Amino acid sequence: MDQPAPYHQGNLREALILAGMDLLTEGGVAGLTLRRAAARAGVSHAAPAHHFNGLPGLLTAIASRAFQHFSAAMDAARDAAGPDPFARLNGICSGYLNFAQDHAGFFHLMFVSAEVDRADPDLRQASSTAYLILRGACLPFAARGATEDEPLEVGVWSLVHGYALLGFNLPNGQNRRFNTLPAFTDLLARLIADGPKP
Amino acid sequence: MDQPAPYHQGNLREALILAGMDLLTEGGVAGLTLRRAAARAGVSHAAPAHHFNGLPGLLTAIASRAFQHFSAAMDAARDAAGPDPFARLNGICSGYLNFAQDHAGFFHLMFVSAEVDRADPDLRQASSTAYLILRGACLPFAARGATEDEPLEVGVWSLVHGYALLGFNLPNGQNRRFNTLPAFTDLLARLIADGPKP
DNA sequence: GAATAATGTTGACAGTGTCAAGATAACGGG
DNA sequence: CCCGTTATCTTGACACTGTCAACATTATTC
Repeated sequence: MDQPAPYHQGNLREALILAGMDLLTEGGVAGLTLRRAAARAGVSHAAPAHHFNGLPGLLTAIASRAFQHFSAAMDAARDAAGPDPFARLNGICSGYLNFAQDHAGFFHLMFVSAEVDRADPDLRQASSTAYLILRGACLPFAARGATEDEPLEVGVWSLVHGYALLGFNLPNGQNRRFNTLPAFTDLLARLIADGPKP
Repeated sequence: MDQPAPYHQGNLREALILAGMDLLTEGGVAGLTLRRAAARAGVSHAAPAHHFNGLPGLLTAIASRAFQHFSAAMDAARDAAGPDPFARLNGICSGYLNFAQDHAGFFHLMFVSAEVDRADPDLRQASSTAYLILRGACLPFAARGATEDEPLEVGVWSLVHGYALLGFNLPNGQNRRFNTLPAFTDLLARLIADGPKP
C-alpha cells in the first residue's frame, strides 16, 4: 500500500521558493504574494511564516536563487566568447543584459526591491559570487583603468547596469529593444579604451 | 466677514501631490499611500479618486513633479560648473548623483516604480526635458562618440544611472558613500576619451 | 432659480502581511 | 511501546491597502 501522503510537506521551504519564482515569472513583482505562493504550494496562508521571516524572507531567498542563475548565465556567456579578454568581458555583459531582459522579475528582486534583506548571508554570498565573475573579467584591464579608490570594474558594472535599467524605463518613455548589444560593445570599448595591459 | 471656508479644497489635486511628496520623503515608497495622502490633505479616503486615476495616477503626478526638480538640480549644477564643456557635463552628472542620493524616493518613482504610467503626457514632457539637459551637455563630444544607432549620451546616461543605483544596492551588500564623485569623474573622462571635437 | 456637473463622504469589498491559538505530525528518550 | 516535546501546519482574526457604488454637498451654468 502507499504510505499515507505526509500531512506536512517534504520540503515546504523549497516548494515555496519554487512557487514564488513561478509567480514572479508569470505575473511580475506584483504577482508574487505570500498567500499565493502558499496556495500554489498547496498549503494554508500562514504556513510560510514557519520557514521565512515573513514576506521579506521569501523575497530574499528568491533573490539569492536568482543571483545563482545570474552567475551561471554570465559564466556561460563568458565561456562561449572565446579566449580574447575583451570578448570575454563583453560576453559577460551580454549575459548581464540578456538576463535583465529575460528575467525582469528576478532582476528587480536582485537589484531594486527594498523588501529584500541585503544583509542576509546567503544573499551576500550569491551576489558576491556574481560580482567576482565580472571583476575577474575586468582584471586584464585593471592596471590601466584603476583609480586609487574606484577600480575599473565599478565603471563597467555601472555602465552595464545603467544600460540594462534604461532599457526598461527609458526616461523619454520609449523602451528600446535590446538589439543594441553591438552598440553597447562600442560603449564598453570606449570605457576600456587602452586595451589589455601588455 | 470672512468668506465661509470652502467645504471643498481650493485645489485638492495639488494638496494631494504635496502631501504625497512629503510622505515619500518621510517614509520612502512604502510610506506613500493613497489613504495617507488623503488624510494628510484633510480629506476622506476616497476623495483622491476624483482627481487621480487611482494610486498610479498620484504616483505618476508625483513622478512628473520629481522630474522637474531633477531637471532644475541638473541645470543648477551645470551652470555652477563654469564654461568648460567637460566641467559642465561633469556638473550635470554630479547633480544627477546628488539628487539620487538625497531624494531616493523621488528617484525610485522616476526610474524604477512599475506603478507609474510611463505613457502619461505630463510625465513624458518632464522626463524628456531632463533628458535634453543631459543630451545638451553631451553634444560637444558627440562627433567623436556617436555610433550610428547609439549616441554617446546613452553611454553617459547609462554610466551615471548605473553608478547612482549601485550606490544604493551594491551587489556585495555594502552600500558605498557618495564621496566618490571625483572617482566618477575619472570614469566619465574615460568614456568621453577624446575630448571635445575640435 | 433650477438643472447639472464637480467634488467629498460613507460604507462596503476583496486582497494583503502578520499574529495568536490550537491541531496535527514527527521525533526521541524512558 | 508510549509519552512528552518539538516542528509544522491550520484556522481565525486584525489592521491596512486600493477600489467601487451610493449618496451628500457645493459650484457652475443656463
